[in-house]
Amino acid sequence: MTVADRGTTGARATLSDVAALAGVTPGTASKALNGRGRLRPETRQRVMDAAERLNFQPNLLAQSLHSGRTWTVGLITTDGIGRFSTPVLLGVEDALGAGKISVLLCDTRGDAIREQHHLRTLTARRIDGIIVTGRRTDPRPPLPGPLGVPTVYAFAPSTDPGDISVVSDDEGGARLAVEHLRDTGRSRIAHITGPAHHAAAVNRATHTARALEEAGLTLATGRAHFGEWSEAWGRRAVRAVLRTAPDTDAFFCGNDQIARGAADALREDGRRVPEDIAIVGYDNWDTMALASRPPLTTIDMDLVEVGRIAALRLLEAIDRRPAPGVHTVPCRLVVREST
Amino acid sequence: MTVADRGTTGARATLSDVAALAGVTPGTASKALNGRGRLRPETRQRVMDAAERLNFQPNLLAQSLHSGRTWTVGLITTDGIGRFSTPVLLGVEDALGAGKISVLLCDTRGDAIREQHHLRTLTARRIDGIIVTGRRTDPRPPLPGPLGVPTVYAFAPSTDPGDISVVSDDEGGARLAVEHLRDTGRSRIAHITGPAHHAAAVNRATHTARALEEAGLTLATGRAHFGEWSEAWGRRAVRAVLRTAPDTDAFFCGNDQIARGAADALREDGRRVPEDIAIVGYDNWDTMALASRPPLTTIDMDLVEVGRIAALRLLEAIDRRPAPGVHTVPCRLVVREST
DNA sequence: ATCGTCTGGGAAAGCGATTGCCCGCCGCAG
DNA sequence: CTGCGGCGGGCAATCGCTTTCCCAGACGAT
Repeated sequence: MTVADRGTTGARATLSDVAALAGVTPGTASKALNGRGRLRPETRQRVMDAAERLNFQPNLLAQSLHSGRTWTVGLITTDGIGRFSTPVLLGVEDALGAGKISVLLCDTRGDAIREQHHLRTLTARRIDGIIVTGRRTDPRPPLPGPLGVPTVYAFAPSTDPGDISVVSDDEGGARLAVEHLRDTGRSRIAHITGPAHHAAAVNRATHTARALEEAGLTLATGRAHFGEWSEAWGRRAVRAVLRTAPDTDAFFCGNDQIARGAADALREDGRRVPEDIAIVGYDNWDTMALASRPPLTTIDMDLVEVGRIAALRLLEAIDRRPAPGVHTVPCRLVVREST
Repeated sequence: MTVADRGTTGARATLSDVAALAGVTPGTASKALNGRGRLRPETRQRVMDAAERLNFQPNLLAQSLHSGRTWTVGLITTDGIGRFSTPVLLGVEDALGAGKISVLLCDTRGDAIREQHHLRTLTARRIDGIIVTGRRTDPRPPLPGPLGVPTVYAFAPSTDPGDISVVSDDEGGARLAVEHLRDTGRSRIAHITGPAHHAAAVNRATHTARALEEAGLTLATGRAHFGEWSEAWGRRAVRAVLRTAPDTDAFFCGNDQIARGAADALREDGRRVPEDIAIVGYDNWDTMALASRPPLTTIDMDLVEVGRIAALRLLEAIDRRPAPGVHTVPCRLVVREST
């Protein structure tokens, strides 16, 4: 096989091969391809033609070794790759992939040992930055050790306010729901949500109560109902609430599963949604929100955007212009037939 | 800052730093750390202590440049990161992460241009191999061009039989379902499933019919019912089937959404599941199978295992021992209350 | 004819690690 | 006292690319 064949066979041509074919030295070839140095236009063209013929692709490893930048970021997820980390990941990939940056995926399965392991391999690879995401919105302890690598926490913020975190705006989401229900004429609103030890549940409940208060209203049952993030809980809670406050005219639910359960229970009990009672969910999880009868009006956290913003903040930090603190991404109200 | 401080500050120590601290040359230090060459034990120890003190981590880029192996594989998904590619991905990550191999994530969003783009950056990084996965089980055209990189197709096989593919055993899954229904005393079994232009739907339907035939039975309505992968279709189909074949005593559904729809429709129409009619789903998608009333007996494709096997096959191929052809991974029957 | 100025491109030193080869020194035998 | 083998470790090439520095020749000006 001659050097000239490499391009077509999959064997990789090096810069030296290109240079040889163009009749220059590797240094000159490098300049030609990168638009640096002072070269006669025809020389430059000759090199580019040679590169084309050999299907030359610069070895990114060699470039990185020299420049210190790898154009790689690590994405650490603490929960397998769940319903929440997936869109975040897509947003990250979208924002970074547009440049020449690639994403290394690391799943820690919530295990600190694994996290350590991945952290070591990531730093051995001299990655440019790290994005950490999780399954819940609860703040998490920052990555251990002075790793000297720019880091951004997405979805689940770091407990250290000096770190960079990007989260969804729970307060805004709750307000969006309450305002929408008021706009559609509801005033006796109940709130059922997940476990009281989940930040997402507590935050949304708190801000729901506050938003109602500011509008001169109170929760239909006087309090939020904490339980599980499940349809079964949604069904049970709806019935419990209606026993206590039969005139309830709307349910704002902490997620779409609860909301779907609520919708099912109401239908089975002969209540019409939304005519008698309106329902608003949270998450805009399509397989729940769309499959529900009726389809759910719900709050979309826009996690893709959370991922995108996290990626942008990371790029800034890599560029030595970090913006510490917690950045929030607004939610969107998605109106469907349940209101 | 002195060299001795680097370990604690995040600045990276190089092999030369370690060597200097240990009073040897870089070459010797390398041998000491890698257990090669002939060295006095105390020298070796001195180097290791120095490495420890400086928190030395070999630069993987430099190693790769030299060895030609990057310990990196690309994972190309054609569908965002959906319900099916996620477990595959986890299996891959699990099998590879155990070694020192990392996974570069590339989402093509089903776009050929993006695929090309990712392919170029992957080869520029001199990755060791590629795993391709998709959202559907339909065979897909192989990656374009002679890329000279070992490649394995997972879940969605390549149309080229010379490629390495790892898929779930649709035939086995269908047989498992039929056998289970027969074992529990059902004999008038209907099959409702997804679109007729999906390989998964057609394959499962074909093998369901065949398995019944071998047992001397036929489909309750004489044919499989193709529609959509949705709950709504499940509800509609159940009612249509029961109008045609009122004595149907079991539904085998092409996925869990259809099965859940079936369960809902039966309950709403006053039929008892499983007493009157049994239901078997497909996918073991927990949010559907567990939330259904009653929880669904279903076929689990064990996609994590598909991912793991794909990773192992890739390692073999990287090791120049490729095993071309389509490898199938058996399904598991998960029994719950719907049968 | 001599000098200074550009222009185009070569030479070589890295980046950080690995590895084959070679060499100095030791102890031992002849 | 000389020669030889082995042990311990240094030297330098290499992977592929970038970048600084420098030099040879062309050219215009004096």
